[in-house]
Amino acid sequence: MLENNHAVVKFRKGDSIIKQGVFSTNVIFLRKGLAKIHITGPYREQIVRLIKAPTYLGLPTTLGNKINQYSVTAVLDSEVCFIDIDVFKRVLEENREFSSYIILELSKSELEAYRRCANRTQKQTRGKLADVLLDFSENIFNSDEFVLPVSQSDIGNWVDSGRESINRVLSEFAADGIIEMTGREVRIRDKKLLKMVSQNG
Amino acid sequence: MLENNHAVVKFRKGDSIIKQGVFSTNVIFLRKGLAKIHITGPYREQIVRLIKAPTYLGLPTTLGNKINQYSVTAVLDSEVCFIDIDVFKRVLEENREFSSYIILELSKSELEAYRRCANRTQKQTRGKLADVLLDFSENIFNSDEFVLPVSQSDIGNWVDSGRESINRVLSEFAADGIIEMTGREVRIRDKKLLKMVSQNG
DNA sequence: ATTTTTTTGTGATATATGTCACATTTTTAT
DNA sequence: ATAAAAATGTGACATATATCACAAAAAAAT
Repeated sequence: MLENNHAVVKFRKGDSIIKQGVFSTNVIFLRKGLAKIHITGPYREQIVRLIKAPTYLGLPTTLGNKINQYSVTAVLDSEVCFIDIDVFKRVLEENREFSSYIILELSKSELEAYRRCANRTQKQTRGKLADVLLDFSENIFNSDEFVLPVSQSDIGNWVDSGRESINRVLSEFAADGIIEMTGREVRIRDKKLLKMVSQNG
Repeated sequence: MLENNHAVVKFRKGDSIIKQGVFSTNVIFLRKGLAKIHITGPYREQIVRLIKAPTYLGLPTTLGNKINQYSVTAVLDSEVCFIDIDVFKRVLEENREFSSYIILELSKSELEAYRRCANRTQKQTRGKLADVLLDFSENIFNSDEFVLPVSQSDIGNWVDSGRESINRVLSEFAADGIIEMTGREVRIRDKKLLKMVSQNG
């Protein structure tokens, strides 16, 4: 049913997929690619998480309130399906397994949000940046070598540090032999040490 | 059905309702009272939110993973229903409205978590404390007069500031005539100003 | 190709807030 | 009632990191 009721759209990196404040009648399924979820804070736009395909986007928004509550922007070239909300809701009602799955996903997101919150508020820049690198390596790219998909400013914004601090710590990591960097290419050289930095300062 | 399959238990303030890391086979419904959700962070225990009745507790935990992923502690005397997970799941499957309701709740939580995150990382102590006071006044107690249900240390921990900073800013607010304080009793005197402080520094 | 915009690299400086220390008060337990 | 523990009030001080200010490099747009 969902197969028959969606349109596939491609987004280039940097393109806006969901815009906060805009009325929406679609659930969005991120089929391929990587995106950032960001929200308008009291002073600046803030990245709250990076999310990789496959996943649904904008569920909280769409199910609760037709106005998008946050923005989503492609960070890498991505492929997205637009699914009409009503169709989606019907499937949700008719398919128990599907609704269980969605409940599970939402539950996980909530837990993740709590954990992220505790991490981001307790650690300082070195630890937070280590987390980000480990996240890229272990969850997003599944490799010790990868190209940073976001700018240093974005990383700073995401983990609540200044762009400059991120830059400095990145150089520090390179100097300490934890990573190797060529432009935005990162190669993790000493994962053990990186994990230590993530845990301790 | 849920009516027939639950046990009501009373908790005194300070009592632990859910303990992180413990195996659990119950969904918990907070019937009356107020509780704090806290999670073990990298360095210390961190309060992630205050949650007031009526609400379900531990959904993300229970539905995803039988091990409690966070702790919940009563902040005021509370009344709680324990509902067997399997019963809960059956109701979830059989009652579409109920499952829609749960999905909606989870969605809201997620959004709230995002917003809180942006707020807490961008504002400084004055603004964050103003938020807390407004939250007590407008969401939790629905009154301009209330008794702080948590210690200053807890507030500090919750909004990611030191206990001492909270104390100082509280005195500052009192000196500025924004609030009046007698022990833990707070009376909001100038809500407009308080909102200004919440928005600006 | 050339220009414009966005990123990145790095130093100097300011500051909000954490941290320590200790006195006092309040609450809880015995 | 009394002792013990937790919470509060305040001063002094240290420090991680934000912020500003430029220069250089890279990427994007024309």
